[in-house]
Amino acid sequence: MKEGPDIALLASLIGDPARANMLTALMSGKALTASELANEAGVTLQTASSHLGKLEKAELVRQRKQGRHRYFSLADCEVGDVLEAMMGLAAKRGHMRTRTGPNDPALRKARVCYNHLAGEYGVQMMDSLRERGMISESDGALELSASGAKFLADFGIDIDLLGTQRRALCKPCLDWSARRTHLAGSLGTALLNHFYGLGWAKRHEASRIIVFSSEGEREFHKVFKLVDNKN
Amino acid sequence: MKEGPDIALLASLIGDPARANMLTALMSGKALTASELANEAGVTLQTASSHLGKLEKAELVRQRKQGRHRYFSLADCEVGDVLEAMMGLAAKRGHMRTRTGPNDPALRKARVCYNHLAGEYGVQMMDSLRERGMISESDGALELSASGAKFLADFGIDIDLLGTQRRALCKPCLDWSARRTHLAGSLGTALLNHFYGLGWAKRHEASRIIVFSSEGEREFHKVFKLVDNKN
DNA sequence: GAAATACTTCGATTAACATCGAACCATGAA
DNA sequence: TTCATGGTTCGATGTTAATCGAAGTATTTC
Repeated sequence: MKEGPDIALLASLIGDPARANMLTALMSGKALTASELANEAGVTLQTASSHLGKLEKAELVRQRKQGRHRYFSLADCEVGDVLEAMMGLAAKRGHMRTRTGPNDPALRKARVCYNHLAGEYGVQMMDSLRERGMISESDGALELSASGAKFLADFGIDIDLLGTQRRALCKPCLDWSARRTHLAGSLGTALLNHFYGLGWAKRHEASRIIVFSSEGEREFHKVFKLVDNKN
Repeated sequence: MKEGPDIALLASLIGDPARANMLTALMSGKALTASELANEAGVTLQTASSHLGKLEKAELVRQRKQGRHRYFSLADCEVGDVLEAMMGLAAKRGHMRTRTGPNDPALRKARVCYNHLAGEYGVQMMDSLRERGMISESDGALELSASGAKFLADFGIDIDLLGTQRRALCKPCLDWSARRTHLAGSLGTALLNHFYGLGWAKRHEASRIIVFSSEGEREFHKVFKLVDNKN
């Protein structure tokens, strides 16, 4: 075994194309079977199995058996955060294969970041909540104010239920397209799911893109409007 | 050439032990020569040169000729941020070689994050400035208040000079040891350099550790005290 | 000028590892 | 039970890329 710092082991794990494809596929937040991931990465099932074994041993992904299927997902949010950060850097360093497919603008607009909303819409939502004093940042951690809790409850989020979970309610997550933070944590997840439930948005099947209906867009901008500025 | 997503190219670049060692060495913020980096990574000069060529082509490091030396440094802060994030994840996933050397606690206490102060001391400084209304966060960006500018000018920082630079004055940077933000940007750099100048702290030669003198510690806590709480 | 230092380029070697075929386990269906 | 599907393990193969010796370029010193 080659000797190197911890970071090299982690990076080399992500550095294999097949594994990188699997991980980016899992960034959609969906749990996928080994076969699906093999297909996604363009390798055979045997190869995929080997890769998944390594990823699991390193605790980057988690496995959940269900019947004769094995569903894989990212181990936790932090893995997603790091992947998101790396994607941001990779995107800026254009040379490394400029992937400016047609999906790129859509990705910038709204996408799923593991399990919450990211992209312009994600940033706008965060800004709106912050401008109106619903979320504040006190010594590096986000906090939901009383008025924020009321607002979100009226909107249809069961705040009390979220409070009982082990996960942090509000967490900042850095956006790679806009260099700004958006809302993660259990509240971020709940909000995105609520958008689905309201029919405002749908998750695009084969990518991380989130597609807003035209009505969904209107409503979203109404609820999460920006008070003081541009846009 | 193997086909893969951008992130794989980036990760595989960091994934090689020799390159990872070089990059972590550069996280000290110092500009190092090719020979020094070769030594740091434990490879010959030829090998190092090859690696540095790749890192430079990918814009992860930058080169600056000076006489017959070539000084290498990280290309920009974002590279440092991503490396810092990856180190955080790697550290949590203990299995990947638990490096809990004697330097680990010291690293948590105070270290250089590319060019500014990180660790507990970095977080405390940020908290102190924020609590006292000297730095505020408005829609994701940090802003220095008038009182903050005055305070820092009294402390000995030439704020006006910093304002003329192209770099952002204040930037948040996420800390891997404490999961909190500390102060980056040109002000962050200036503050750290001022600490050196005052004799409060010294950069440990062979690592990213920052060593505070006992007097430096006292003074630091006096200037950047926390108003409302623990510690 | 010559000699030394700092680094790069070239070429050959070698070691690591991704890949897939084949055989093997587990679960569910008939 | 038998068959089919989903997944893992094993072994052999092939490709990639890290490595270093040797030779080449640039810059400073004497």
